[in-house]
Amino acid sequence: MAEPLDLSTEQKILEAAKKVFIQKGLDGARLEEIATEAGINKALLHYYFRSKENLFETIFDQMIEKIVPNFTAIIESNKPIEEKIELFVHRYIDFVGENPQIPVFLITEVNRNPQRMKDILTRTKNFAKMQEFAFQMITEMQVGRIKSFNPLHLILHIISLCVFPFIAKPVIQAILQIKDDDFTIILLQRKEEVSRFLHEALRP
Amino acid sequence: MAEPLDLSTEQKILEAAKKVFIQKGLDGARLEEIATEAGINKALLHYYFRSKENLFETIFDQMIEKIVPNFTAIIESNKPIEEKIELFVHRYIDFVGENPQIPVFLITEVNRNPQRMKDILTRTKNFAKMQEFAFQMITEMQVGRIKSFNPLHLILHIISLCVFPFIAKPVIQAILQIKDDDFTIILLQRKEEVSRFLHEALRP
DNA sequence: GCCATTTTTAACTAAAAAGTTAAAATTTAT
DNA sequence: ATAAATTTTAACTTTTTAGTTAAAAATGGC
Repeated sequence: MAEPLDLSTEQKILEAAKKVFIQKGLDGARLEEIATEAGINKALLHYYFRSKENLFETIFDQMIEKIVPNFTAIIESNKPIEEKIELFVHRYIDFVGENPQIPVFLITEVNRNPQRMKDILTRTKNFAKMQEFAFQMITEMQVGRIKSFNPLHLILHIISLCVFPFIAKPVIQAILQIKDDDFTIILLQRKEEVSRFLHEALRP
Repeated sequence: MAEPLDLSTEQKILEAAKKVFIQKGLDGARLEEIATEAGINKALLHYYFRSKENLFETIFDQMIEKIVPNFTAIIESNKPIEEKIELFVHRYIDFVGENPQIPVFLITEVNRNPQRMKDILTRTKNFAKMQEFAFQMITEMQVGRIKSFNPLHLILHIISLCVFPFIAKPVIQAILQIKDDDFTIILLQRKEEVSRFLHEALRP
């Protein structure tokens, strides 16, 4: 009798599925392609995961659980707000730079089915504690350490500056007629550019 | 003999197709659904447009041609850079607020097929003249009217701040547990919030 | 009323994809 | 070695969808 099966095959399937789902989306992905990408066949895919939907949910859940800690770790640390923001910017742009397709994927699929995201967050009970972050902002604004802004909007500003250029890469490239290599260089500069821009905006 | 056919039917189909393509994407959209949405049947769809791809391209092209003028009009006007930026922010957030699904749609489909975007821009020869905008930025930075930044990154900052929260709406809502109505209010505030934030960052 | 055009009806075909299965072959642990 | 687990092979069924068609019906201008 077996219980653990072979983890490495399951892993190969998950890697392949992730790649194909990210590239093609839930609707565009083909089980054949996932199987080929994993170096196996459709029958074995069925042996491990029973359906496309099942496979997709596994991938989606894993992705969410990989992202959330990026937020919480920094927010919960004991540092002044400007340092937290800079840390956040650096870590977040690093993460997005290493996984540039994840945000597009998430936004596309969550737009298509918002319930899925809500379900996962309720299931894992793994919320980013943004309220604490906002409270700290308000406190430091009142003391005059940073300029006063609506904290919720400030959070939106920060995330926007970090993520958007990665998401809109092909659109921006087409409009501005920038080649692949040049755009990669620009994206690498963003950590410093965004940090400095936020610093200037926040100086009291 | 006929030439003009009935414009209103063609229009009904285009409206329906736009709605369904935006909601479901190219892969997820069903011709049946588009026909039903337009209040007609599949055969008539085939009578007007010959294929799904053909219909999609028509929609896509129209969308691009609706967006581009938003950029060019402001950029080509004769105003100091800070005013242009404020105008841009206002008009752009207005546009995205009225058409909140267009950016997600574009980003999704262009990511899936970057060539399409390039083709259309070459075909329509309707480029946004961002270079002029960047040159004006540099000039005013040197004169000391606004703080110095890398102009390309500044453009990315501006677009990011305007568009991202609309694109990521369902993701952000799920993470921050904000209800639909509350988030709509937040988005309405962004015109002023982004304007002020940019003003603070740019003050010399 | 007649004609051209538009629209519906009601099929159908062809293709693609998901899901399923049984049996054989292979691998692995004991 | 052998028994259990994994993997392949090679089908097959079912479902879904795009694309097509022909004929009838409805519409609208002249």
